[in-house]
Amino acid sequence: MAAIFAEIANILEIQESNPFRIRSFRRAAQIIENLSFNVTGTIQKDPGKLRAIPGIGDGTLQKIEELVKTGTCEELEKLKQEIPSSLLPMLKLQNLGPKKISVFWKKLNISTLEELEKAALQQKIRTLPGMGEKSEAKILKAIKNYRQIQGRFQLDDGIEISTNLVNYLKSKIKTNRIAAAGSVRRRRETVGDIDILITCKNSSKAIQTFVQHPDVTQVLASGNTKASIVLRRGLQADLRVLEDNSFGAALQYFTGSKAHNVALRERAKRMGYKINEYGLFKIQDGVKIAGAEEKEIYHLLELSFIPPEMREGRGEIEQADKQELPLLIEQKDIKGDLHMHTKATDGQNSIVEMATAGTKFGYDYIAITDHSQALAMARGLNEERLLQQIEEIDKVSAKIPKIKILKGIEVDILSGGKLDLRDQVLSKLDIVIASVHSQFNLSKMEMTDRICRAMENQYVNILAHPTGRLLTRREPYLIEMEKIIDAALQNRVCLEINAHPSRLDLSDVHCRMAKEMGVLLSINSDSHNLQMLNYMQYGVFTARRGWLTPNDVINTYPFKKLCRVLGKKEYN
DNA sequence: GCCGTTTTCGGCCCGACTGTTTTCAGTCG
Repeated sequence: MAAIFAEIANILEIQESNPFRIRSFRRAAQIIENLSFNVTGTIQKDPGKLRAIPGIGDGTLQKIEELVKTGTCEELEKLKQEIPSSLLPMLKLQNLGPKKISVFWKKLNISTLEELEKAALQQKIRTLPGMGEKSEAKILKAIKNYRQIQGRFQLDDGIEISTNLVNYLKSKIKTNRIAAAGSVRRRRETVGDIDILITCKNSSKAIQTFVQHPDVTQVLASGNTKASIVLRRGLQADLRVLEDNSFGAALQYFTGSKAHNVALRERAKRMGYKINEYGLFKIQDGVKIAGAEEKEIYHLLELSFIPPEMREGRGEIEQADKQELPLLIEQKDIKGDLHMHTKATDGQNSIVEMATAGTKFGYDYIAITDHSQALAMARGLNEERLLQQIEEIDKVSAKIPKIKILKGIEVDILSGGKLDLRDQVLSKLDIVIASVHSQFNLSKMEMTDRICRAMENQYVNILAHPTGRLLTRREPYLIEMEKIIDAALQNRVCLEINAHPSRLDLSDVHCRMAKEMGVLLSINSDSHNLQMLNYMQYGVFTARRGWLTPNDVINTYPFKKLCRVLGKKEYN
């Protein structure tokens, strides 16, 4: 549904329709994408709930209703008749927007990427007003870049690359303050580019140093205060050079998201202020009243400080206005890790090694949860080997009393929702994690039923990585998340946030959905070796983006309380 | 298309960089 509204916006843009109407469609698309409830169900039960969201008006509501009822949208179908659909992908080319595309189409009858390339090669572009030789070269470059498109990167890569850039600049430039902003700071599951902010008296030296980084393959722009580069790995990075007294304002501005910033600037305007990357100004006399520190901006706008992870334009400003933001979970709240593998299956370390490492993280407990027999390629445990492992855990526990070691399993959900081990065996364990590792291409209904049935088993405590997605590599399998969450609630099953940076499943939006429906979560590293225990932080980031507090996450609980939840004696 | 402590009509977030101009339009974030 979000994609349909975005497509309407794109077509209207090429048609040079009213820009504010276009923005409204864009905004509607973004709102729908970020909703923490199911649109189809809500529009039938309680359309007022949607209409009450700022940015959703009568027109959008009507189109949503139409889409739910008929599956199509008359306006979009009409618009599609008016321009060739092959124009739309051209919007993705760098430095090419709706205006130019429209001109190419109308004046040179260009309607595909290939025709555009040909026209540039034949030097026809320069015949148009406002176009020259450089325009042609830029178009050809943009087409080349588009064809080797890199897409988005995992958060862990984004953090690594931005940290390296920050350290590189720190080592070469005299600076008071330097930080990575953007989606890296918001800890989004994937990042599209890197934004670095730096304060420096010698602005041109900072820019020069940046564009001369050894990994630069392309300089997209390089001005007095701003530069954009492409790094060897295909990731774009931007640098902004600032004065000390603007650093906080710039940090706010470039941390975004766009939706959050637009809402914040609208609020500022209503209050008689103007915000930009240099500070907060009074409109009346233009006097700057904040800029050095980010927290001043929120304070002067009469909002409680909004953590970067929440800045997605998902209602956080309204909550901050009422001083009712949730107190988000932090890494230090985590008291244990409930999902990890050992050498017995596809892990690389022993139980002793994992437990010892757990004590170094300051954990009170861990759970050993190796794979079950169906996962043959991981040498999954059958009943006999699982019983042996239980005995071994008892022995290790006696040796390392500092940490509680729960006996567990990550049991496969077979087709039809049956579990891979008998109840009789599962009953001997402290913790049972269920997950799907096979037959990914079932229909939405079949997959949902399969998972819901598995959760009905009385011994299942946690459903692991429910959508099976691998970020930037594998799409999630089709499931109806609302039904899964509801089944979890009915059966007192917790949902896992798999902290592996290529999974992060549940997603932030689904975390919030689960919380709102009253389901508990667990953040697990799914470690297959000692280093992977560090992944816990990414799970915490996602939980924070899903507005979770320690209370929503069972592995922040003291051991006794955790046991009551796992025994299904207590839930919420 | 959306919205209202100035408005049901008339506004709607803000600035940097580039290439083409000779004061600015288009694009981007």
